Amino acid sequence: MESSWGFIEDGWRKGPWTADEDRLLIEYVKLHGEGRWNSVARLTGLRRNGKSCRLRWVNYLRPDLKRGQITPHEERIILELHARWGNRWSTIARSLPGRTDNEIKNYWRTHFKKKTKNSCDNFEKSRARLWKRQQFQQQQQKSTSKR
DNA sequence: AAAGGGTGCAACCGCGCCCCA
DNA sequence: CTGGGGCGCGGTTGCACCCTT
Repeated sequence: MESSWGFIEDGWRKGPWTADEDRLLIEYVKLHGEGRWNSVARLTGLRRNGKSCRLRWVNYLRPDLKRGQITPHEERIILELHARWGNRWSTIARSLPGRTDNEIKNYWRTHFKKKTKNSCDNFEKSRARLWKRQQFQQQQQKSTSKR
């Protein structure tokens, strides 16, 4: 019945994670490794679905996360890579050890999104069109080379 | 001091891809 | 070959915490 933030819906908990939930998830990964997220609930009793578990681990609990302020150096990389690839956050994240796609996405949106509203907006749109064309051509190449 | 507005981040959702029975 | 589960990605939301008025 109750579907409000932080409580149970369809048997799954949602909303912010508690310290106890974090402990259960960390314990699970220690024992079974990353992945197989849908078995977390079955094996630990944690009332979270697989998606929620994966997200929590990848974006928050992973021990190799850097945390804290984005450095000027990292910021430069983000700007460069975003100029090249657009919103391909996971691709950008691979060049920034210890940072997640979610973190980078949040950072860029809060710090640079508004600056593209005006003069850069048109540039942004044309870059997007170019990207789509490239994607299309790559798809063509893939499908022709497979046959 | 209290209300209103803005901001940042954690977490959600839908979509689409891949893999396997 | 195909239907469904598992997962990754990108966009979006909602809440807590500012800062202003």
